[in-house]
Amino acid sequence: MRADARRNRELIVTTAIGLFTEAGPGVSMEEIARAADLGVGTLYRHFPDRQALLEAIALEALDRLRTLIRTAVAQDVPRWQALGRVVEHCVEQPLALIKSLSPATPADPRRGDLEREVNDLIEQLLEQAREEGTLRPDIPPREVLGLLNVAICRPGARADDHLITVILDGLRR
Amino acid sequence: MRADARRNRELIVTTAIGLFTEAGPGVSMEEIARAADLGVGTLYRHFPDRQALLEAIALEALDRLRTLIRTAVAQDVPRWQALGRVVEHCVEQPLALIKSLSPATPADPRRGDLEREVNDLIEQLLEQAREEGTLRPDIPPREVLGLLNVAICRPGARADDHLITVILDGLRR
Amino acid sequence: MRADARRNRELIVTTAIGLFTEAGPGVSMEEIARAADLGVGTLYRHFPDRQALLEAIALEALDRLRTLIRTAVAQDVPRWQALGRVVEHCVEQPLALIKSLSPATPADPRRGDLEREVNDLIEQLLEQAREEGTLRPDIPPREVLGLLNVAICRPGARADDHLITVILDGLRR
Amino acid sequence: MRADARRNRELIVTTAIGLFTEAGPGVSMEEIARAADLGVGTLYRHFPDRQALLEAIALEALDRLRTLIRTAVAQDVPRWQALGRVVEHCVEQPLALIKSLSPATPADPRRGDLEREVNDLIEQLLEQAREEGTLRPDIPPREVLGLLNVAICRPGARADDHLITVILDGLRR
DNA sequence: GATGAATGAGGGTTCATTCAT
DNA sequence: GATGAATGAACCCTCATTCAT
Repeated sequence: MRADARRNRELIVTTAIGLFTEAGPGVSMEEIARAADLGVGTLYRHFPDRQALLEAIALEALDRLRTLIRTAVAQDVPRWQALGRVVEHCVEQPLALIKSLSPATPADPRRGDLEREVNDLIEQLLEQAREEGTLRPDIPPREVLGLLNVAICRPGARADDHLITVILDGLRR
Repeated sequence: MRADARRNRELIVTTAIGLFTEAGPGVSMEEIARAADLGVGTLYRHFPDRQALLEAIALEALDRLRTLIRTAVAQDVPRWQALGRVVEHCVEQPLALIKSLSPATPADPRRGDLEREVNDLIEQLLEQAREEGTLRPDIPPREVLGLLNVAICRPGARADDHLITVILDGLRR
Repeated sequence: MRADARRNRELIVTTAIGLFTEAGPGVSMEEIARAADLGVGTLYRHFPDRQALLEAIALEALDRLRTLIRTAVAQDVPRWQALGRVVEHCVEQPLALIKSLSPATPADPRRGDLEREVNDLIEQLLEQAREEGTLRPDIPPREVLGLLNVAICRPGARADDHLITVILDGLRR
Repeated sequence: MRADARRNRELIVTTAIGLFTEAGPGVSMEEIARAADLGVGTLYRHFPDRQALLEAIALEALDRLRTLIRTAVAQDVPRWQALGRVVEHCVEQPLALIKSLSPATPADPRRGDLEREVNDLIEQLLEQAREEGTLRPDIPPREVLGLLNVAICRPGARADDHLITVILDGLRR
């Protein structure tokens, strides 16, 4: 792939993430193209249709998420603190997009893989936190994930958000 | 306003709430009209544009919410329990619509009034709960409202939801 | 169906037939709408998509064709003469459209029926002509149909066309 | 012109003829380029626009046609038989393209020349056939050409086609 | 000279909204 | 007052054509 093409591809994804974050999922392809200072045709050369662009955004977000969790899991700190860091970093990412934009059934197989991997990493962390005795045991890991998701993937979420404080406190044994 | 006109108006709002709840915010005016067994023209006679219908839905939801909170506030039970009941009842209402559909700036002045009234009622309840010593004091009432909002106004929320449990636990002193 | 709607529906079909006849199958929906002095939306209210309009045109053409053949078949004249009349009348119809526009597989079941009926009528006429001894017997009826089709359904066909004379002469015993 | 450039030019024309024959006139420039294993840019270097490519295809077809007729005319056989051979060979060529693709007004002057030359050759042959007494005299040569064109330039034409038999029989005195 | 990325006008289609019946 | 037909701006997408690499 040519250098300028790669640059444009990334420019499109970045621009699209920005617009979706600002203006919601109703943003048109035309607007994305204009914001990236490109023609619509260029968008469609990189992503055969709107769905494909959303898919790419989801992949990008999941990839960032994975890196983030891996780092946290690998740190030599109490698990509860590691969990806190994951959450903190998450809200700085445009993860809201994963939920709001991506379709239920991943067309790209890589997405399924990434989702599974991210889930596994998180569940591993949660399991460790439970063994450590800091996470309340009466809520299944899969649900904890959902809770954090809600806290994080919501317009206007910020790391010092009270909702996040409250949820973390509520999750503590 | 004639009796049948009022009936049609209510039919439209109810039908629209149903459709939006089932099928998300993308439902078209035509679909709403068809589901209510009316012509689009009739719909537009009652609501000059789509915005106005959404506004009406928000008003309806806020009105139900007000009734609900008033009842809870008036009951002779510990404040924490009253708060729990408000939350429980809320999730049984299609309140998700208030957030997802209504625009930031209320066009109808009655909506501003209702929102203020609902807020006041809730804050009053929260204040009492704090005095009672059951609500943690480090989070301002306005924010508590926001938290509950998130917990409640989210696709798939149910009264026995873990997120709600966790948030309520997290809010407890 | 309201009177004005029916009128518009017919106007659209007529206009479309005219444009397709003049300018070939590349005519856009926009152009058809403009030529009929209507908005595109109106086209799409009457015909859910381009295919449906083409289908309707094919139906219209087949219907005219059927009437025409029935009349000829019923006349008390030698079969060869009846056949000549069918051909003459055909070229005055926009039948070229049936071939050039309609898709291979008829979506509307009525179209299949009409096609079968028209074919049966023609084959009946051909059979009679053969018994009469005027039609050469070495070409199967189905093919005769094809031949006439080619002669008729071709841009610029006219009743006094030499191609038609030649084909009819060539078909004569 | 360099040898490889000439080769590419011919490759493009051949590929395009193949694709148009298989898939109709809707084939895109991109598809043609890909099928020829070239970039679109290369295609456009040889043909400034789509029209020019079609023109080149027409020229190619006319050229093949000329050779073919010349051979037939030069043969020492009855003129009627020579005519039959021309027709037979024609249907083995992708001549359908000449009609369906090429515009009414030839942009390239060479095309006008070729067309005139081909016409002259055919008319000469027809004139001889008429003198020989095998061709019916009541149809002007120019029209005979048209008739044969229709018979030949039609999707699915084959040498042993009944339409061709019928037309030849119809043309015989 | 070859390549394929970028461009943008144009095509099919939808849907909020207006207006004749 | 109810109805649903008409309207046209806006959306997604394609493809002939241009131009940077």
